[in-house]
Amino acid sequence: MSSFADKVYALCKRIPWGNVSTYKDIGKAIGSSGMIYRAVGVALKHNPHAPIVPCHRVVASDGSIGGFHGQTSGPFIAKKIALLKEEGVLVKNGKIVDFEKKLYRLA
DNA sequence: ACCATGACGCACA
DNA sequence: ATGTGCGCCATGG
Repeated sequence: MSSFADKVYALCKRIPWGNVSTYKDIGKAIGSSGMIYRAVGVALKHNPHAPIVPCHRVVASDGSIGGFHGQTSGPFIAKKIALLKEEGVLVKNGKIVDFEKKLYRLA
C-alpha cells in the first residue's frame, strides 16, 4: 500500500477499544501538512483491511459518524453505529455522545 | 503528466 | 443554529 494509507491504517488499529478518533487527528499524527484529513478519508474509503482495521472508530471532527463502507449513509452506517454502541460509544442523531470525552488524541 | 473525485474541515452568509 | 462554498492532500483513470 502507499505509505500514506499504510500509516492511516496503522493509526486506526492503534485506537483503543471504546475510544474514537477524528480524520484530522490522524492526519496530524502522521505529521503532514495538517489538512491531510482529506487524503485520510480517501485512504480509509479504500480500506483494503475492512474488518482488520477498526475504521469504524474514526469519525469526523464534529463528532458525526462520517461514513462507512464507502457510504455516508445507509445500512452500513447503522452497523457502524451499532459497533460503536457495543464499545460503549453511543451515537445520538448521527453524533457521538460525549464525543470529546471518548476522543482519543493520537497526536 | 493532467483532470476529476472524495468516509473532511473551516469560514462565511 | 443551519445552509452553502472553498481549500487542502492523496489516489485513480
